[in-house]
Amino acid sequence: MKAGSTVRLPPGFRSKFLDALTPTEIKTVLAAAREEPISRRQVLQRQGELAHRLCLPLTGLVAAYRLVDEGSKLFLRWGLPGDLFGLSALLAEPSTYLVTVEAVHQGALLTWDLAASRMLIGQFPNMLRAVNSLAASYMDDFIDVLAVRVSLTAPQRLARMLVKSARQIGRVGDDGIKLDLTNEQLAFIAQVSPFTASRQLNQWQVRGIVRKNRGTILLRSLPRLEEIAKVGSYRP
Amino acid sequence: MKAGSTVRLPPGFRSKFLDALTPTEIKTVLAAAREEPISRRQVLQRQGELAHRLCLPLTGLVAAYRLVDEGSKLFLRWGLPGDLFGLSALLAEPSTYLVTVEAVHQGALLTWDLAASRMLIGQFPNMLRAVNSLAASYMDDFIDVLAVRVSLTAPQRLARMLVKSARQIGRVGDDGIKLDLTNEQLAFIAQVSPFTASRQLNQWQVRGIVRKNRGTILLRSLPRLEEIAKVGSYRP
DNA sequence: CGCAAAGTTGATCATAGTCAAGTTCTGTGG
DNA sequence: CCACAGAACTTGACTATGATCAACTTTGCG
Repeated sequence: MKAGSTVRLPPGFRSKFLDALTPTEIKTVLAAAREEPISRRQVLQRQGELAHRLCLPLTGLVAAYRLVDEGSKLFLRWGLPGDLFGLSALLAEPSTYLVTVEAVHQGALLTWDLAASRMLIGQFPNMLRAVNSLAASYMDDFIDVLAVRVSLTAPQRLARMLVKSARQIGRVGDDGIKLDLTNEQLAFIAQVSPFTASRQLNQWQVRGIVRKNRGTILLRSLPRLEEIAKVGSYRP
Repeated sequence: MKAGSTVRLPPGFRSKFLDALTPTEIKTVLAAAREEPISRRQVLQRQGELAHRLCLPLTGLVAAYRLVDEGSKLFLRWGLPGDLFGLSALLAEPSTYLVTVEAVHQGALLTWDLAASRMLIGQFPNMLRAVNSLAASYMDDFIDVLAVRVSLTAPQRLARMLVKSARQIGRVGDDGIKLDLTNEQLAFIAQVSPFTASRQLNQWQVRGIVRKNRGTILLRSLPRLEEIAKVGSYRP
């Protein structure tokens, strides 16, 4: 697709970013965008790379993480459709991406290159305000990830990420909320070893709180998970 | 002191924030500031409180941390003279402080209330750019705190914080770099128990890397600490 | 001199990571 | 339709780390 072509927003699409703009602004902003497909595991921006574009996923799921000492990945947050990222591209001086963003599922993406995003940000003070507010909420999120990691036990982190992911990427079924996550992915986002994740999920399955299938987790009782995530350690 | 009175910047004062402004802008910005003293342990902003002012320490030392589950504090970064904080006050919608900031040493502070900071930010696009760039570097810092906490051992974190603090608050002496930190404070910023900090410092003292006095730590060999902070775990 | 803050030391313990050696699942090609 | 490769997951044994607690000593200040 090329800039200027009509961008069709997917049905049910909501974006905190676009919501902060007026209809006229939205029209201009969308007109300046370029749409492109994203495939699974595709890296959309790499931490440390020169920030060269602003991105807005339309469909699919991406993950933002930081690489630590060549190898291990540190999950920071999901990027859902409507979540603007690559904000570093909007800074005055050329700067680098703070985190790596990688597609977890395939989907589609709107992008604005440096010229376009600079132009828009200069033209619409509204957009600048929206972006600053977004940046603040991301910062809050990141600090929270740290707080969670430091102050919660492994089972609590798992429960918490299940609850959080349920809200973000859960599909409501008749017998609970279904998450398309492998043990390994859950372990990754909860900052736990895959073995710990496996053991804990089994225990919860025995207790009837979740049900497991290869690649998916069915949450049968959100309240009980929320309870575990909140207070004192889990009791075996 | 009241707004409009002449603000005297302390000798040797440097500020990334002010450096990004033109002399004329600096003049206007300083004229709109209010100066006030800060005493030890004074809380300058509280996480969750409605952001009502922007702050710039002139002298002294402050610490930014987050409170987790009523009680424990999670250190995020030092605030040195020249470090602007309370950026939440600049957001378009009323919003709350993301972190708590508390004075570690006494000193003095410039503040701008909501009206003043809104006025300045509207008047000087330059200031907005500077603030965004600051926000980005804070965000980077915070993510880094997380990465460090997750991927380094306790002795590595201690070594790292000693090195980092040396650069920020160290006083160069003839026999090394002196830090005014109690064991407890070091433990706090390195996210380690005071006992672990004590034990580790003793070990390093025996090895001649540091020397301890009540309330101060003398770093005798920065390179060796940097080495410890970097690669594999410590060897006893 | 006395008292509180700062620091020490040893014993103990819970957490959760690591590793090895499995089992189960699922999609693919013969 | 079945076999099979490889991914996903399990399970148990082991272990390092570092927190916690209690009891103690040292330091510096008024």
